[in-house]
Amino acid sequence: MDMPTVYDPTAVEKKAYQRWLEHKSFHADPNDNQAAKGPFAIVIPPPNVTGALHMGHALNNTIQDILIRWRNMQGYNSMWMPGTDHAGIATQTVVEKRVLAEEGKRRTDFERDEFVEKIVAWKDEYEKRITNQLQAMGCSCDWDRQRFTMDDVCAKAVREAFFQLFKDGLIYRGKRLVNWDPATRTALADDEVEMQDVDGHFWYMNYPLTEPVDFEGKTLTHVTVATTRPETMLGDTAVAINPKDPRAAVLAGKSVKLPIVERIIPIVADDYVVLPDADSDDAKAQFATGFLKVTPAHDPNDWEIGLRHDLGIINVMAPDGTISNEFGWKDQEENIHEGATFLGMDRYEAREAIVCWFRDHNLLEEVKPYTHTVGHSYRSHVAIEPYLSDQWYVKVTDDRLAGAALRAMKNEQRSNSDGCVWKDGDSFEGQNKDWEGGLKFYPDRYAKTFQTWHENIRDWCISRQLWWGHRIPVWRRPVALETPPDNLAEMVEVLAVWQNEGRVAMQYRGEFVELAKIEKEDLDLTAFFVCVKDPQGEDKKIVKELEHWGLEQDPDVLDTWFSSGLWPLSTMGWPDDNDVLNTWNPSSVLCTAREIITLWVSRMVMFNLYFRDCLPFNDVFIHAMIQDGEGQKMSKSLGNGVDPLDIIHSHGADAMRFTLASMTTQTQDVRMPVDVVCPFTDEAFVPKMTSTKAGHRVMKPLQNCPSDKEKKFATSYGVMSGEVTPSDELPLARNTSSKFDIGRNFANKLWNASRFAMTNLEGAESKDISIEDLAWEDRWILSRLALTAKEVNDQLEEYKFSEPINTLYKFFWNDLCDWYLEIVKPRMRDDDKKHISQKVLAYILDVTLRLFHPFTPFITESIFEQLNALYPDRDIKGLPANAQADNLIDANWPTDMSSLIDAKYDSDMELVQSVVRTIRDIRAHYKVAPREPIMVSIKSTQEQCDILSEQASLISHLTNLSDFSAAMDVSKPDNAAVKVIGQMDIYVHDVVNVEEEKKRLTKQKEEIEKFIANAEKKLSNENFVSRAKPEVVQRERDNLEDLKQQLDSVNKNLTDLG
RNA sequence: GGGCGAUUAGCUCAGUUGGCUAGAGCGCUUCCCUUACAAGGAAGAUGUCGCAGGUUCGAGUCCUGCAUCGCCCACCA
Repeated sequence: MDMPTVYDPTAVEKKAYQRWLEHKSFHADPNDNQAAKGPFAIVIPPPNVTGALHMGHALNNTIQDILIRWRNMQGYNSMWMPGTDHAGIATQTVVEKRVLAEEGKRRTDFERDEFVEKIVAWKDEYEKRITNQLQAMGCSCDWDRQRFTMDDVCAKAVREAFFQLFKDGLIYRGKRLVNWDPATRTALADDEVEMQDVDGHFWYMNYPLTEPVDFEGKTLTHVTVATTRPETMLGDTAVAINPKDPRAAVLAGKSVKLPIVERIIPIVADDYVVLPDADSDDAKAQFATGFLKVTPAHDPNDWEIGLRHDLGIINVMAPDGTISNEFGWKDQEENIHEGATFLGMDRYEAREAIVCWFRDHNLLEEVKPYTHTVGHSYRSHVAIEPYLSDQWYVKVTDDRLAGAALRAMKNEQRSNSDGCVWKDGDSFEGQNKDWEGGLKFYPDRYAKTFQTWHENIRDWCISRQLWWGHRIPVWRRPVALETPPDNLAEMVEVLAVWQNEGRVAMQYRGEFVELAKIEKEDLDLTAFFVCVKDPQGEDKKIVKELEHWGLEQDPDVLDTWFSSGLWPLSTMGWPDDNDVLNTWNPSSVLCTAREIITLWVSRMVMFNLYFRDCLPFNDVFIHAMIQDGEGQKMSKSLGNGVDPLDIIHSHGADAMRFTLASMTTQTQDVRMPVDVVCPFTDEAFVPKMTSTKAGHRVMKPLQNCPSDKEKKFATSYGVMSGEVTPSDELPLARNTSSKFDIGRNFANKLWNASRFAMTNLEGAESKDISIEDLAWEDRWILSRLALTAKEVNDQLEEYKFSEPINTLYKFFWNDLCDWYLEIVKPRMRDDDKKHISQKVLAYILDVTLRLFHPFTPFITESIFEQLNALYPDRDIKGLPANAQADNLIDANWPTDMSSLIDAKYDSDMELVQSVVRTIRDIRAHYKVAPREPIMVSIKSTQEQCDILSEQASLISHLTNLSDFSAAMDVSKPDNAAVKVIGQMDIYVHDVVNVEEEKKRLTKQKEEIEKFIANAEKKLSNENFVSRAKPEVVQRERDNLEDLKQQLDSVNKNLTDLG
């Protein structure tokens, strides 16, 4: 046996992981007929290749690994699909930054392919790093199946999905306002927009009515609009008023003459407009005039209003944010009048100029200061410009997508909200698909997020103006041709053939093409879209032809979530029909954080239902978000992430997993203060207290972070004064947190308890024994173990993680180590009987290791290996048997032990424990050295005395007694200390100090009296007696009776003291 | 603005359908290097359960309001 006294994770972890890889323990075969319980699968939430993983990922993956290992041991054919996500814009951006920093070049200085190569290099680097991190954590992913959202397999699924949706009319091209960064001239994703509070103004501007209107006896000549963005007025195409506004009756349908450009625009009635109300809490109502200028090309809400009222769309800006009439300002043929003055001005220049113009023309009613939040580019930090452009959409509002997702929800988790458009007609009760009502969220509350999202869903814009991602497989003309190509007729005919063959799908002006009906000469190629099914493979020649005809592939790429949404399909080889897909899709559970319920979970559900007519997973477990010490979300962009490798370095992987599991309660946030920044490197000499047989303290090097106790000790020896020279190769500091001490302490305890067992098993002969041979304490610990195993299993079934780890921890530390191992020590020295306690110990250790394995795989695997080597046959006749296994990861989950649970052992043991604790307490109180034997006698009921007498030697051993007796008629020796526990009087002889004893007893007396008063108050309350549950009342009565007896006893003992 | 959550010991957190004389780990106090473990053992101290009301025989737990903090979604009148 080779077990150092201090557990060293580094030595164990690498070896164990290597062993698992060699044994192919992570690999699952879809045709595995050994797995009796059927398939179990998890697809990993693919981490972005933008950077290394942080503690949030560590938590996420620890949870998944626990589930996979547990189910695998239970006999499921379990498979954990690993992989990474290309994370479109985020990755492109980090690479752009790196290239700018390292080479001083911008993306646009490169060809597209050239730059994408640089991103691929980055991706390779981080994919490798992420894989290393996951392996260091112990993740039992099926690495043979590792995928990347842009690899060939996934790309095929993406193209197939796009083609099908396109063909089915669920993808369309439409206009949308994107988040435009005028400085870098790119569109940004919503999450790349930073909200900043800006001190701005409300400008109140008058727009003259084309003809005066009488209202309540007054003649109105103009309306006043309030805006924070006067410069966009050049693109106004309407003024809106709320239909409930009294003025709407006379004004709606009238028109105004827009100043400067003199455009005649209508006044429309729209609910969106806020009614003015000076007393309102709503800032908008306070500032509102009731009239809203409508600029569909420059404001998302105005865009919506424009759609509702069929308004014109006038874009008055160039991509660089200057006023321009070259990008959709189409009314210039009517003369833009004074608008020309502002052409070429920057948007802020134009703002001032236009305000001046209004002031000069007496049309500026008022200016009020106003603070509001404005989106800014996280890259250039300039204000985002909502900019009109053509984009691709998925029509998720279709019932086949969002409606299906809603129907998939577990019925009891779905609330009946009125706003749900899909509830019309048939109710959810009428289930006709087997996946309906199958999707369940843990904890429940997240079902609501999912439901609300789908009930209010808007079509999903899937195109991104990026270089990094899946190219959109659509060919079209970017710019209209001067004259139609002369071979157009030929093209249309050939396309018709391909369409019939199912190789292409076409849309023209938003409609499906019936080629025969198209007037070929009029075909506008810019509105003609050809989607190719497999452009990289089978349909290469089609692409060639299309390009020959002057069509080009859409330069945009797909939103990252499009490929992520296909993850459970693409990783398993969809669209090819295959065993992997048929075995593990639907997968069993998805583990993720709540922030991506809408972005990711929703899309996976919709896609899997649509493409495969089944759920991607049945359960969704939403775990906590890890925050730093200030309560901020841990994220890469904030730079507050802690690398799991740092924790593994300082505490070990099992310790990290242990702590993470114990933090996983139902709460939605957990804080992880980085309260120790460990200044030590691998070469550093950190003192470690340890003891030798000679009783001297020595210091030895330790690679880990010191505990607080060690630091205290080391400081007192002057070692921590910072004279340590850090190594050049290693980082100066590693972030870690004393939160993980509990895990490390646990690992060390498990290591040493096992070491104790091994010491006693080394060279032991394994004889056959049966349950009848077992001692009382053996039955007790087996009962405890059986109960623990049952609870752990039940808790895991409900996706509880802190509860099972705590249950196990308590069993292991409090029952097994604190009591059982101490009890069993003398038996290990008894040559006649030690083979029994050896075998029981081996059995218990075996089961304990199996139960801990999903949580702390490395250390348990290592100990299991040593246990196998020393003592392979651990079966006891009459006890549930567990199959031998070479590796714990492949071993079976403990067989049901419920038959061993017996509350009598527990209650008897509790009695023994209370006696032992009391004796120790008195010993400590009277400062009797632990080595000095003492005498104890106990007066109690016959029943209790019988139990105690049976365990006399055990009690004596645990408290170092020279003599012990328990009987009904024991009287108190004169100089004995006494403690009353329930019906027992415990006398510890020859230690008494009368004054001290009086103090102790008086204190106890006061306590009891307090409780009695409490109980009596309750019981004298008529209402309590009559209304509380009878068993509660009875319990209170029994309790009072006990207390009174105790009080009598205490009083008597006090009197005896004189 | 809409939604979700948190507030319990000095710190980080448990506390399941109301029955609580409110728990754990760390830290703190006292003693102990006893041959598994000082990353340990034995014993001990520590709480107006954010505030204010309400329901109830009974509230840390349920309801209402308030305060503070956090997250998600939406939003440049």
